[in-house]
Amino acid sequence: MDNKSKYTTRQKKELEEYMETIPGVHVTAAQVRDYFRAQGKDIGTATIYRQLERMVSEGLVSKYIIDSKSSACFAYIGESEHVQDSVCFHCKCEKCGRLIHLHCEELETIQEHLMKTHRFALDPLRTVFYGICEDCLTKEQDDIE
Amino acid sequence: MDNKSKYTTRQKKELEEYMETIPGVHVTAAQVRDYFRAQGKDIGTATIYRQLERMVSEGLVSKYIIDSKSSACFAYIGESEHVQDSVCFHCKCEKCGRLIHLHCEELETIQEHLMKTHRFALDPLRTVFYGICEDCLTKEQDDIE
DNA sequence: TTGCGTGCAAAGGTTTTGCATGGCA
DNA sequence: TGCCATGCAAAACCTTTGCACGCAA
Repeated sequence: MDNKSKYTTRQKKELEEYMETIPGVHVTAAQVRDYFRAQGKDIGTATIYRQLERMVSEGLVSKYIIDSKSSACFAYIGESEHVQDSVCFHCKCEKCGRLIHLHCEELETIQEHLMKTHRFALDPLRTVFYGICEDCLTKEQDDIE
Repeated sequence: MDNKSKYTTRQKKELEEYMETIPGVHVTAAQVRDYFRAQGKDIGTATIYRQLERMVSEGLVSKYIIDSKSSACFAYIGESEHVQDSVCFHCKCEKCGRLIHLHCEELETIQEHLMKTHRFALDPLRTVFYGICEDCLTKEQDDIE
């Protein structure tokens, strides 16, 4: 897909509006399709994939791949984060699935480091840090104790 | 699969021996299959998946899922490398799809920072940095000029 | 001999693609 | 009207699974 949206179609509008209502929530393409199906507003699977992928490339949505058995997840992250001086990094908890947004200057130095030392232009909108969040770390400790 | 290996078969032995010879190198199941095929020592695809998955569960091998378009990668990490001092980070080029491995101390400080400041336990095995690699950056510049 | 591991082929599932049609500008 | 977006169905893939057979112990 060419990643440029020239026309405003019913499907594009409804998909964007839906994603905006659930910021930070991760959904699969199938879940999105079923959501609209339940409302009697069917949107073709191919269109859902194409539109979500477009939103990913525009930085409105993040894409997560948890494992090869399950399907990819998408989550709305919003336009406020397009601003250059406030890059947003995303952390995804592997335990509870929570999506954490970080505005952190120190993390921005990673970008510089990767660029200067490794000649790699990091794309923060696409990059997701996987790991375990604070709450789940605490729970793990409780389990051990 | 039950993840317990009771018998030592030709396939299991050859697979383990091969993976041990390429520590840190990422290979797909298909690449492994082709490697053995080229040697005239065919191993069935199912067996390769089953054995690799067993090694993953035993901690001998790591599994990486880069994106939903390409297949999963496996890399031998061995028993000695559970040690912290040789963490491997991954960069994936969004243009050419190349996967770059980085052993970088400065990147390891990210882990510490995320842990100390944000209480997030980064999992370097799962995290992939997306962006544009050196070669593709150069090509982009050429295109503009 | 026992029963685990293998290989084949088929299934299962997600995501992509070709092409005719529909709909926005 | 011109052309992009959609939807359908098929294709393309990767990975898993069922089952009979082979082989290690």
